[in-house]
Amino acid sequence: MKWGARLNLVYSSTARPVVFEGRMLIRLAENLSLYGALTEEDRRAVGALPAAMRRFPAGEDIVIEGDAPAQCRVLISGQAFRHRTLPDGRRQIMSFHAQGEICDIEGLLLSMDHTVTALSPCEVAFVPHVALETLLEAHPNVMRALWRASLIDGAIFREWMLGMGRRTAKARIAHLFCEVFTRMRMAGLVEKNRCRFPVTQTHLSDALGLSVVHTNRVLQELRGEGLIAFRGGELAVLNWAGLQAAGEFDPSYLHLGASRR
Amino acid sequence: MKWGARLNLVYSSTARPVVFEGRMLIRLAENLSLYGALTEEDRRAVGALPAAMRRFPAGEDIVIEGDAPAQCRVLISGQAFRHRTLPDGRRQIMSFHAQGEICDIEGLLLSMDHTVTALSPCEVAFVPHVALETLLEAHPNVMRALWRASLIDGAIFREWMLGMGRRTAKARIAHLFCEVFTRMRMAGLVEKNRCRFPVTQTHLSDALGLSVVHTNRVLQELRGEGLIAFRGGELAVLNWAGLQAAGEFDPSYLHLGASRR
DNA sequence: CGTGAACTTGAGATTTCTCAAGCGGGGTGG
DNA sequence: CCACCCCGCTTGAGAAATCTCAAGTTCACG
Repeated sequence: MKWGARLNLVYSSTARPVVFEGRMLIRLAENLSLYGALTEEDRRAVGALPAAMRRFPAGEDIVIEGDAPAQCRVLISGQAFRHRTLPDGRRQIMSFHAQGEICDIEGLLLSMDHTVTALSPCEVAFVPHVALETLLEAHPNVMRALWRASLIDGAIFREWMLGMGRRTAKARIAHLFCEVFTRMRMAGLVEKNRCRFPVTQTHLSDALGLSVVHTNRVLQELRGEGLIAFRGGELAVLNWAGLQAAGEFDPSYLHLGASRR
Repeated sequence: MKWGARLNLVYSSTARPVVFEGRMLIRLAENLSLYGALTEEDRRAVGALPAAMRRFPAGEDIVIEGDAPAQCRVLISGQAFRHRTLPDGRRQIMSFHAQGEICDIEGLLLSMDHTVTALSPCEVAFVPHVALETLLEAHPNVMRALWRASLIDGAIFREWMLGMGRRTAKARIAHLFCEVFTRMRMAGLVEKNRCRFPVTQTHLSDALGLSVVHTNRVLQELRGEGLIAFRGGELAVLNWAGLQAAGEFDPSYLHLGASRR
């Protein structure tokens, strides 16, 4: 009740947070385990963090540029993306996120310099910063995992920079599909050769720095070459080797292996 | 002697590390203070980290993609840049760094996915990871400052992404100059309206995702409009308001204000 | 059955690139 | 001390990638 009431006040008059017993945050603990070794006790503590839940329909903003949030938002289900949109409408999408990820961890130490928006309907757990702070002090492994996750985010940004600066439209699109597919697989969200990726071609073009028209034509090429199928918010990889080659994709920048220490 | 000998072995047969008494690392402590509140004791501990020093001539690599370093490299003097270069020569520069910064902090938790190269002759202090790790455990403020610095790095990458995806060549160049100038001023490296920025036009184009030819022409425009002078490795801002407007530069993404907590 | 969002297609306009060549200054070997 | 050379800068001109504008199509949904 305590956190729920607080969130209700702080966040929005329309928010109807529901306190629940931390079951959901197991997802966060599992996700963090991918980034650094956690003890059973670390995971238990993460799972037991106080949290209030809120649903966001697709297209709704979860955090807005300029906010100085007092909670971390953990994606329990659904997908979201970060972006910055300039006054005249130009938009750059910076990253895509799936369940288990904290979509505004920067907000713990910085004010938000970008907006996070729901791509599909999302369940989001709000974890008060104070509670997280307390946990981090007692559980340095968790802090280290979060830091490492931030560093990997940075590595992904660098890879996107390389793409936008030095790769053709076709390679960029193929590369993005490879990345999304790989990360979704890591998160256990790939079935057979397909995964949910509910973006429009406009989203794609804004993520890649292209116009919609050009994105559309290149997409047709990729389909025509039998590399992918992409319809109805679902991505199917029909020829992984070919797609990887087209995108010059080398997953090492994702640092999927175990933590260095 | 201990660290010196170790570094000598680990690093390179041509390295001639010299142990010195931590005076230099004051620079690091000062730099970290920009990212998070440190106590006098925190700063003292950072300044007292064991370190071996090595000089790198301009153009020499300081850490190489694929390395799994056992030390952090702190830039004591000089400037460096991170980049990734593809087999066929395409290169993307990811960031520029000045004195006081750790140029391979990722290396503490990840293997290097990019190379760091000296832009001008550099003095680099090598701090063993084990020593830093020990310090971080005892000084959570320092860990928090480093984490926050990583997050700000990420914010800068996002801003570059926005530029490469959605800004014209002219705005991109102007924006980069604004950013460099602002960060150099924060580091106390601006005199009057000028600062050292020893990059060639090739460096600029690789940082911005442009061809050298086009970079050259746009640079002439900026000069022609009286916004900047850029020669001999030195950048002079002649019309800050104009440059800022041309680059759509808003420094909030640099998070120069105090830490949120 | 009407509507709007997302997707497609066509075609001309721009930005930016590539290739090619000339210039200029600093550094090096003779 | 001079000549030469290399790197970085500059310029010209045609080529390519990508963009913008404009309109038509499809499909899910009310």
